[in-house]
Amino acid sequence: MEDLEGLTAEARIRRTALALFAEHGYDATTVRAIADAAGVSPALILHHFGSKAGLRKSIDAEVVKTISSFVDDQIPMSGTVDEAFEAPEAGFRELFTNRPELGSYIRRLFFDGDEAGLQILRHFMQISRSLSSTFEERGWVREAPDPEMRDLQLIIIEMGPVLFYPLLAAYFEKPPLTEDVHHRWVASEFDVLMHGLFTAEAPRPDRPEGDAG
Amino acid sequence: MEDLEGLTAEARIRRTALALFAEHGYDATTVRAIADAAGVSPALILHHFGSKAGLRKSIDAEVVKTISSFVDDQIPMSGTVDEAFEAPEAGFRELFTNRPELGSYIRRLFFDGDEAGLQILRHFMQISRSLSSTFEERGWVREAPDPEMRDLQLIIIEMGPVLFYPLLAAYFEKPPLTEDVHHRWVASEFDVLMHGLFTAEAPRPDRPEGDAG
DNA sequence: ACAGTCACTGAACATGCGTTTAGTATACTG
DNA sequence: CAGTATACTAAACGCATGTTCAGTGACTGT
Repeated sequence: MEDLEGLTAEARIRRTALALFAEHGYDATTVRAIADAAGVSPALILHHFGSKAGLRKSIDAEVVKTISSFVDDQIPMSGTVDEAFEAPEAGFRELFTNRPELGSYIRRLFFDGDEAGLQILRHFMQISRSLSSTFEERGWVREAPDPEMRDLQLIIIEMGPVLFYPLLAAYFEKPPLTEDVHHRWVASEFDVLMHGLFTAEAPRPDRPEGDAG
Repeated sequence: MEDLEGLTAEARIRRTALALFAEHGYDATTVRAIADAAGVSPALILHHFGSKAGLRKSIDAEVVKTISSFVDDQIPMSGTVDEAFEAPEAGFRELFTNRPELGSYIRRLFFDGDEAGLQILRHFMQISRSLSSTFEERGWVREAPDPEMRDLQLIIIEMGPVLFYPLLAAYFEKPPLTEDVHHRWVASEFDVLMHGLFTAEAPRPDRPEGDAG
């Protein structure tokens, strides 16, 4: 699988399980498969983690911690334009390119909405809120009628290539984090964020504050 | 489960399996569970569909057909503003409110990117392309530098409450297709689509056509 | 009336699952 | 040096799974 030498058995189990859960999902990954790939016996996994569910819980926590501290390090919350826009974007792509298991794992956490996924989303929302208000103060972004919703939708679009990785890979016939596809993604996103979608001529009756159908 | 009287056994199996696959996923749904809920023996399911995989294939096809023809009926492709913007939106919400299994099923298809999900996405893209170019001709929307990407991202955002149903339900502590949450979603979306995110003061160096980091 | 198809079932089969148990070797602790 | 905790394994247990098999009853065309 990769460089598993020189690690303790527990670390090897952890690393292997993360990769297999990410690739095939929790249900489809058997304790025996993890044990084989990690070069240990199935019983050792239960010795260290109590149960398969315990292993998952432990790895969920590890992923939440990893991704949260990465985001904290990555988003500078101050400074120049490059730091504000480009660095985090490039950092994200780099992280998920170097460690694709992390992307797949988070995709699954977001998908079924359980506790760990919710924690990550809340952390992202926190960061996003800070960024948004910083930029609003600088006059770089418009103030939102519903800042929470706007941030939420920005996060979802920004993470699109991660959250819809298999679908987009099938659609484009290449991984969506490939440089050219990802560049198209970001460019298109920013085109709309810069100029909007609709023209002034677009008749859009009382939508922004009226009631929905 | 619901009104299963008066249906043939095969139809009952189909309906029950769709609901259970949608709720728990394919792997976590056993043939015996479907049989129990449909009031038949496990063997009958295999008699009609050959295997569990055959049942899935059959239901995948049914869902693709259902959702595609619904979209075809729903999107008018002509006419007034209401028809163009509001009717499809309300129709979508109505469909997924009345038949939540459909939403969950599509969510899973999109998530793991297999054939059926890809077919639905392609159909959506086709419709979206038609709509976009119609509106561009009328001068209601700006021409896109990358129309395919823009349509793709619009679809993802538009379907957000369906595609991230469990996560958003946990985040908001109520289902995202609840009228008020869904209204906030749409209103926020259209706010950005109308006016963009960034102001003219935002320094955004050569992003739209330059190269990405 | 008879042969044949069709919808349908109960019981079993083989397999793979998470987990338990009993045990071994190694290393620390008094 | 005895004693105990720790890392680890082989083997088995009990159970749930998808699937098969042999058979039953009802309808259908001749």
